[in-house]
Amino acid sequence: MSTDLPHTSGAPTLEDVARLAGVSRATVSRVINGIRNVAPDIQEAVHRAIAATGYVPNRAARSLVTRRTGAVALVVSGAGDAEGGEPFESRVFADPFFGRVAGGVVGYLRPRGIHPVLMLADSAQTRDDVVSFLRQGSADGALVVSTHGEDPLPKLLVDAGLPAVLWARPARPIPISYVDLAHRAGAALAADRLVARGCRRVATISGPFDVPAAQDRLSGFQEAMAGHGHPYVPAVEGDFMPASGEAGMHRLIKEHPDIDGVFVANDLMAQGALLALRDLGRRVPEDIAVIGFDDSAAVTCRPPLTTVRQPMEDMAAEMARLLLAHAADPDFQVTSVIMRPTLVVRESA
Amino acid sequence: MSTDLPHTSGAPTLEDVARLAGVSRATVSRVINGIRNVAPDIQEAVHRAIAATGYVPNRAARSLVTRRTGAVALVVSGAGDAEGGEPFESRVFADPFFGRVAGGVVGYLRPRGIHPVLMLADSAQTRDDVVSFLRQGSADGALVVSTHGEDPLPKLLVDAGLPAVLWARPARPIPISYVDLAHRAGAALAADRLVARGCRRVATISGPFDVPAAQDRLSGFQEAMAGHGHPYVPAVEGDFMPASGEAGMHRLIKEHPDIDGVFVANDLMAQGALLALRDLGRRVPEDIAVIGFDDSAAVTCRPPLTTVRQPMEDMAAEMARLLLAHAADPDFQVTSVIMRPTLVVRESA
DNA sequence: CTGAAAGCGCTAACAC
DNA sequence: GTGTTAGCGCTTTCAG
Repeated sequence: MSTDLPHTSGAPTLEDVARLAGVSRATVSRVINGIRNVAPDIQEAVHRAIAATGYVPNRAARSLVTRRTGAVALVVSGAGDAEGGEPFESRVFADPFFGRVAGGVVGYLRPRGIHPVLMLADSAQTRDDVVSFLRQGSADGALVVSTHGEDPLPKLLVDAGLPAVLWARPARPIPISYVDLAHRAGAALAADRLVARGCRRVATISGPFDVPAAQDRLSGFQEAMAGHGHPYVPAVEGDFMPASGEAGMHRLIKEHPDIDGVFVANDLMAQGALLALRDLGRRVPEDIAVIGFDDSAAVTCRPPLTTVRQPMEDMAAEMARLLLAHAADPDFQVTSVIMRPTLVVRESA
Repeated sequence: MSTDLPHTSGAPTLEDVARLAGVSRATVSRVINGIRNVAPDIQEAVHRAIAATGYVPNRAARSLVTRRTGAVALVVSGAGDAEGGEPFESRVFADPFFGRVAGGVVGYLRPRGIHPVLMLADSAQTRDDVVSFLRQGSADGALVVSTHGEDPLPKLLVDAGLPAVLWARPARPIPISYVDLAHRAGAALAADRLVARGCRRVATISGPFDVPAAQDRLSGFQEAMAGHGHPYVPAVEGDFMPASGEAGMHRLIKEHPDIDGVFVANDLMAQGALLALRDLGRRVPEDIAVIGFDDSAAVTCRPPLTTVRQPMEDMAAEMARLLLAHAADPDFQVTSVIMRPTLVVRESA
């Protein structure tokens, strides 16, 4: 309870401000939207009136005429047909990967006054919800992060003519902008390091084969190792979760007891692999060197993990930048931005 | 210009649907909003017209008249004056705690057609942004999760008369609804377990003293131990991050080499503590039993962590429920919901 | 049970 | 430079 001035019913409107400043609504609108051609003294008066009334423009009204909301959908899209376990929501948001992407998006959007709306798309129903949401004009576009290779959402978005930008190249090509990492180059960084350290019997724990990024990391690694004169690299498949890294490491050591270096396709699995190595009594990096990928869980590993860093925040920010460009200009060219990974050397290799 | 087909410029509007169904806009609106008193055959015709045009109601227009958006702000509020390190965005969203809360919120909101808008408030400026956002009518209320005890945001919200619900009791009492956990009871669960296991020399690693929940967990633990005949419990303060758990454990062992049980105020620190114990050559739980709190990182610990589970998803859902109630009815009573923790026994104690 | 009409609060031509 | 005038697309009395 504080208002004493505008004694109309609800919140102050443009009308109230205009009346108090002794000008028209249009002029107030001009001042608020920073349009020039307004006499300094009038601007002054308007600003005073705004402050006096505590006026805040109504977003719906503005949106109705400008046809843009200051929002974008941040959608995490996945299978959702999860075999038991926790609900999709918890699994996905608890992943440090999502957290960093969200952080990068917010970091870019916030200074620009745009807000991300969190959405989950894990079924035909919820994918349609995303499309409807955008068609309703509830957001100006969508940033989509798919956890699965064959996600149908990107195509739905393209077909509906809605602005959208993807995290990572889609499994099958569609005309949509995306931001990705040079996975093969990153894997090569790991191979180079392992070889430079003197590792002779190197293996790898890959991500799930149906994820393009996992394939790229695997083939990029094998190729780089071949280039170093190691045509055969034992590999086991994981699912990017810690437990699979642990299991994978056990299997690798069992089948190839003499390996002295391993490239693990992400840090979460590397964390599990390190645990396994510890249980097996192998010292890292003395007995076996380990390199992860992502730089997402590296510091909480023991020993601290040498890893290939994926600049997730920068990539997410780039997605946001592209989306805003698409939203502002429907004719903006579809593009892909591929960012470079770097090797972060800690103690494990 | 205007043909008779829905070949107007942009997206189909109510008008288009009405014309095609041969009724008035009002009737279509009634059908869409599920208002009875519409003849079945007319409903039928309207639905057909909707399908034929691919009509989707415009959110801004609806919002303008109903004065409600289908959105709520999900704000993470903190100090932000962080000493170096990563930006607030990344730190906060990468925390599994945030992920689970977001998951719980989305799980509750999604079936109800409400969408959470992600916001960060870590400075006077950004706190005002949150208030403005709500005053603009961009969201119907705010769900706020403070990372700091003395967060000014809740009071700003209350003073502005905006619907809001907090995660956890605010440091100083203000008339606002919140959802919290019975931290003392949870700590007692840990104390009981440790004592029942036969631990005689028990210590604790607490959270930062300026966080009410940390204080409650500490005093609740001390009190419960006192009840078991252990009036003195060595304690060191951590900051809820893994590194502080590790450091705290080292300090504890150094100052009290004979302890055989420790209660760590959250799982992240417990993870660090476990690492320290491993380095020190102490077996868990044989030499020393460890109990964490939250059940957030418990499974990736080695050994799997016995911990006090905080039902974060349920708590977050409850926050959302309360917020919607407040938003729907301005006279809805301010309430607090305190949920019960449970002990999850794994291997560490 | 259905239609006509009046706005919700704002921006954007178009006048002056 | 500034005011006037139309709507943006929808819900909601109020008649009938």
